[in-house]
Amino acid sequence: MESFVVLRVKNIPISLASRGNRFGIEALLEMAAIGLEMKFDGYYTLLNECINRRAFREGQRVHAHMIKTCYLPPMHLGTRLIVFYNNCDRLGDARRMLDEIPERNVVSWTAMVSAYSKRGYASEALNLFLQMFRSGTEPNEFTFATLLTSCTGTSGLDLGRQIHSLIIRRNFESHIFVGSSLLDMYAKAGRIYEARRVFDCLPERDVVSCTAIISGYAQLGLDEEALELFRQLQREGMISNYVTYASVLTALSGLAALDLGRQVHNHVLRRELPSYVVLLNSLIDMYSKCGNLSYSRRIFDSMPERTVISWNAMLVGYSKHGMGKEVVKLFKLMKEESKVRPDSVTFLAVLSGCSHGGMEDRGLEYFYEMEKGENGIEPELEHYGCVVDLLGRAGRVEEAFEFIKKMHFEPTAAIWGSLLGACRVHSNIDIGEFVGFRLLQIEPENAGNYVILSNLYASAGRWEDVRTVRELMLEKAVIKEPGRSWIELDQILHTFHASDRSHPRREEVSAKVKELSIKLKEAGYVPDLGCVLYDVDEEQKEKILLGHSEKLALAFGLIATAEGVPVRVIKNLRICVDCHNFAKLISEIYRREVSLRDKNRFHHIVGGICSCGDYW
DNA sequence: ATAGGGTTAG
Repeated sequence: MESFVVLRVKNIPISLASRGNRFGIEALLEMAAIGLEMKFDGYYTLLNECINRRAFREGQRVHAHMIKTCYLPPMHLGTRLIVFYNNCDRLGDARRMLDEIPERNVVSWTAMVSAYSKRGYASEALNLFLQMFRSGTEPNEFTFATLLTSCTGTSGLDLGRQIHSLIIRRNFESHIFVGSSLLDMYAKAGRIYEARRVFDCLPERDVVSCTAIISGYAQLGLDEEALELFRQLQREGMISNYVTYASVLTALSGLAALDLGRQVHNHVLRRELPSYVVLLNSLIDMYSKCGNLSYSRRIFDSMPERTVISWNAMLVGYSKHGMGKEVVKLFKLMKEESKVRPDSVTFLAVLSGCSHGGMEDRGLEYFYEMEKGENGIEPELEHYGCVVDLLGRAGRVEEAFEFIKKMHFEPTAAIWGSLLGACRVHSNIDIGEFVGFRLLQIEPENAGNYVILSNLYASAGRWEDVRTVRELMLEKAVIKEPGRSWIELDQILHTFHASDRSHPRREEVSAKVKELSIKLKEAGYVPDLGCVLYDVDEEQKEKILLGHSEKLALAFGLIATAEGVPVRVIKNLRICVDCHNFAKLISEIYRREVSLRDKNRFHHIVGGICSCGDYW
């Protein structure tokens, strides 16, 4: 019976199999089982089917049949076997194929290099490339495109440059796949100018190369540049796809540009794209970082499938908004109802969510769970940092200090900094002094550390020490990132710096700040001069405080929006204590809801009360 | 037969 089918129309099962027809595949497997000659066509079709369906056992049967019948796969087939084993996560078997096939060429080598790259084995990919190169096989554009994706990490840039010069010598620099990979390599190494140069030199562009350069800017936090380039390329006719949207949404999250984010979302809706998880994840993040959590949740709830990143993005959202209860609720749901397992980012979000949301004990429970290994995730340095934060916020400063001493990590500046912050809020001079000096040793260039330590001394009336700290700061600290605040009005971002005069309505804004300060003083506002570490008289200090960028942005928001409309200000650094007080009073006296996003979290201020509980 | 860009955290 079987042989009848096979002998009469040998090609029919093959063509059926290649269309994914069950009968065809069964028939081919049957042919193999009864020992009929398969040769190239049959094996090839079967293997492709197994690759498409990720059918590991069936593919293994096909391979076993080749071995049994002493069939030596020619190059094309050998390469398919490499791809097959790679797709089934069997890198060792894939490599054995490369070593065993009688002949290798650039395609089979490249398939294996690609296998290593895709699975994250960068050094294996590079070594194999070298082996291939030394054996005299000329790499082609496929080889270079895939190889460059393995040039990451510390020595990635050096290797990438060497490969780049090889690419130039072989004249592949203008190849669009090679070029995109090349510019992405530079961007990921932080060399955005070199990335841009490669991009600008490409003789043609497509959506991938455009997306690569846009996301290059976005990933480095150069959000305005990413946005500007996105707009320019769109004007020039780029047809975005879901990856492009996800990348530009990252930039808009950074800028907290809600109107622009909505516009991109509308584009996405009008395009009627299928629900790409990656795109929906970035929409969740965009809405949450723009302060619109209910939109995030709506998208999250509507998703047909979710990845761990979807859950994390949502948890981070609640966390940054200080909604501890929601964090705990969603985390429970994740553990109970989702097939997605929490990862180390999940725990960072949950721990910092408990801390920001005033649920310290719950957070500590989660941490102890981690320590016991109940979740299969080892606590890392950042998780320990969250615990220091948790204890500090709860006023358990001594405990936090002991906790740091017991860690089997060398405490970082961030961890000491978190404890110092706790010492300031809870006025613990003894530990604060120790921690402060420790911190100044590790991170003498960070001006913020001096400010907190000096605040601490000031709160204890130790003015001599305040002066010492100030002198130390002037001697050693460098201002790395100038403070900057902005506000979005009708899709335009208005940015203010502490001491520039670039905004067209700067005079008007300064006048408004002065007016505000007078009004607020009547209501009890006392400028917190301890926030200024320059050695100037009090009047000057007050002037400096009133020049802080977040006050300018806030004042501008009050001028430019209608009464009663909430004001949304974004700051690139942590908000200072004085500006926080200022904003609280504004919300009370002017009956304006103020939403202030700083480097770490949201401050939702209503009627003089901030969602951060004055700890941040 | 082999190829490039993407989402959370820091």
